[in-house]
Amino acid sequence: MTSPTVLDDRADALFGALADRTRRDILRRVLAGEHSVTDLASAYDMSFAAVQKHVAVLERAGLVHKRRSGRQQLASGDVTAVRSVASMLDDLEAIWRGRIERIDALLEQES
Amino acid sequence: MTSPTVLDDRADALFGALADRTRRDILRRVLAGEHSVTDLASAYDMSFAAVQKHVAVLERAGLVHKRRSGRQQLASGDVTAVRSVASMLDDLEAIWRGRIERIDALLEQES
DNA sequence: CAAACATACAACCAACTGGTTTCATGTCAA
DNA sequence: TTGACATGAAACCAGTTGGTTGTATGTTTG
Repeated sequence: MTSPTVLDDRADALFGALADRTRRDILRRVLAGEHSVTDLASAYDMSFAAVQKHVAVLERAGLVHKRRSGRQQLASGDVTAVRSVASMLDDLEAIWRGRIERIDALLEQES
Repeated sequence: MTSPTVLDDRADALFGALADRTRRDILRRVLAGEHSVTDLASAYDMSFAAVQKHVAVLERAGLVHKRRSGRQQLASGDVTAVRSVASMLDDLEAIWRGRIERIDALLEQES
């Protein structure tokens, strides 16, 4: 079994990567279609290196993958990683639902 | 209309709050039921002040709300905030779906 | 009222983050 | 093969974060 800290590392990386508006914007673009790093960089008012680092953060989190095409690196978004984040939120929602059920059971008992 | 940077601020706060394992754990506990800050703090190997700051971060992001009960502050998780994060991920998924549809249309055209 | 308890807040510190500039490497095209 | 282009990576800096300790404030209880 994968130890909980490894899962936590993954969750840290995923939420951390999403906790920056530039990275969320990059992710939107590469989910819509492949883009080279220079292509992406041209869209933002910051250095190429800064954008390249953002892409690297997204890649380390598994939200983006790159494939080489000539001298370009084409990045595209990984929707399964997005879904894995959604499933973590579903788990939270399930915990909450359990609480509500327990409350309902109590109210039932009282009446 | 709410300007995009305000929405981005909110998204930054939400993802940022979730990007820490201690805070995710606190959130799980308070989604399952109300807990005082000291109660929460007793569960972790760090100072009370550290845990109190984590709760404050969650509260600023709107993931947790507190109500006073005597000398205690009872924190509980806000499932609607969790859902608002899930809906951001749904938006990402929708962007991706659009890309796939465009690809399918192209393939259709070719055949 | 006094003592104990629950919380909040401030000051401080080390580590991390998001940006910069500069340099190195790899690939294409003339 | 040389020059231009695309990327990666290092060194650096300011601001933020996650932790600490200490102090102040409000609330309950004896």
